[in-house]
Amino acid sequence: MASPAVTPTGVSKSQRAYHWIKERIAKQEFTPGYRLVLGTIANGLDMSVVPVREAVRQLEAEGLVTFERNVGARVSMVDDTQYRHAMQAITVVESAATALAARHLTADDLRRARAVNEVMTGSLDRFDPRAFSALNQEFHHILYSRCANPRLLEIVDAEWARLAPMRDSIFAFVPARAQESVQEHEQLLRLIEDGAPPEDIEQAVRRHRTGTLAAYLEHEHPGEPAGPSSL
Amino acid sequence: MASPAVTPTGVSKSQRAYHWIKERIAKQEFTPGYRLVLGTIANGLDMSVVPVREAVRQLEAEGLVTFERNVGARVSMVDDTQYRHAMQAITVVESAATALAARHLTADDLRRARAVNEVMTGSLDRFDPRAFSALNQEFHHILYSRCANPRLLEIVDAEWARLAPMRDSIFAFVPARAQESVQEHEQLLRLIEDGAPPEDIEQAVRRHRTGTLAAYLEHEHPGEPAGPSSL
DNA sequence: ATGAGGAGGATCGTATACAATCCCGAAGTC
DNA sequence: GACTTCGGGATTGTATACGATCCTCCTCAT
Repeated sequence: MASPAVTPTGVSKSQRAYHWIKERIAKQEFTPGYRLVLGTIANGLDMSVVPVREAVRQLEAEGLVTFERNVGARVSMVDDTQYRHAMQAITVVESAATALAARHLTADDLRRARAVNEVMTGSLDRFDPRAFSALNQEFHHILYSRCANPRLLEIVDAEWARLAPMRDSIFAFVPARAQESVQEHEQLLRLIEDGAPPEDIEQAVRRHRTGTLAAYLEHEHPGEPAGPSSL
Repeated sequence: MASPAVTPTGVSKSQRAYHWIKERIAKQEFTPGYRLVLGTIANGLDMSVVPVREAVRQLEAEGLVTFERNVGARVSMVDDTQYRHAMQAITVVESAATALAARHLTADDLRRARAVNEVMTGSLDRFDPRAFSALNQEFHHILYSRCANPRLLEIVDAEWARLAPMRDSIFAFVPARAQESVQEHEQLLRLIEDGAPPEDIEQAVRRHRTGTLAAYLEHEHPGEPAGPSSL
């Protein structure tokens, strides 16, 4: 078995195509509405269109791209309404995951989370919304990723992937929210360190996320009542 | 355009294959572990293997089938652990959806839900686990389906689809839980009718589902402590 | 009897080929 | 000038073909 073989070893071409496209979307090189032409992608990846089609179908099932018969695939657009709904879903699931993860967090996890939050605090002066959003994401990820229920993690991660196009711009819309955010993060860390009951932790995360969402909505639709979406 | 065309009109073949397979899985004609042979399915549906492959890939992305390179696809197995995790995820999301749906429920919705629950109550004598589980599903579906957040609904429905193989057998394992279940349903209806706050409704649904899950777990692993999964 | 090895068949993975469909612009008509 | 009609090109949808891989079972040596 000395022959490493030219390429067929390892992953299938459809998998390569799948990850390649997904990464481009995540990195926002393919922005919403971007047209995914099978032939072009196939050429770029040096394969036929068949594996690319499969990859696109998988991405469609995940909601990252939308497909229209006889027309083709494009990177999914996320409008205001979808964004709101997805954020609400994330809030529900991530809060639960964080609550379940709390007692599995190590001292080092908490240290890292606090370090991230301190970087965020320090960056409030020269405020860079993209960087801040990324750190925010990292902070929360540390806190929920120890959740023993992989299914919840998958749901949260999948949902964030769908929102990748907008993810970085939340705090660009409502920079004022950043200040509150880091404070709430610190409170959350204290809560976890004190071994607060899961219900309290879940509540805290929910309020935190809901607060950010409310700030965003207030910016998008000024004057409208918050509505009964509060849970 | 008077020509109805032989078949090419309407949906694509991959869509046909997708729905065909999905329906079989839902109806449990394809049980977990069932081998999905592309060529065979393609023959049965009178098409080539290419659309079938795409369909399978989509189903894989939804978690309904598992795929192994160069080996093929089979209907996903759900072991105990996965079942527990999925049920917990459902509990979290469905409870939130039910709470959000509560104030949108019409008098007719409540009437229908109560009717279903009364059929369930009446069926407690000649207990048929499958029928009972189906009614249980219907009852809860009525209560959460008015949720204004379609994303939450999609998550719940997708999760239930994944559990289709086991769904019908829950109450077969723990028939004793059926009695409690219908009582809790009635309490839940009262809560909604009284316009209870969303938090209370969410809590009630959570406890209800958690109770059923706990009963199941107690049956599967007698004597083990419930664990900190309570939320 | 038992385990290593290999031949054969079944099935998957991908390329290529071609028909079906759609999109867009140009020509024609009122 | 605005609306309809009709190509032509681009792109998708599916079929067919064939090499690659895996699984089964059979053979054979120990």
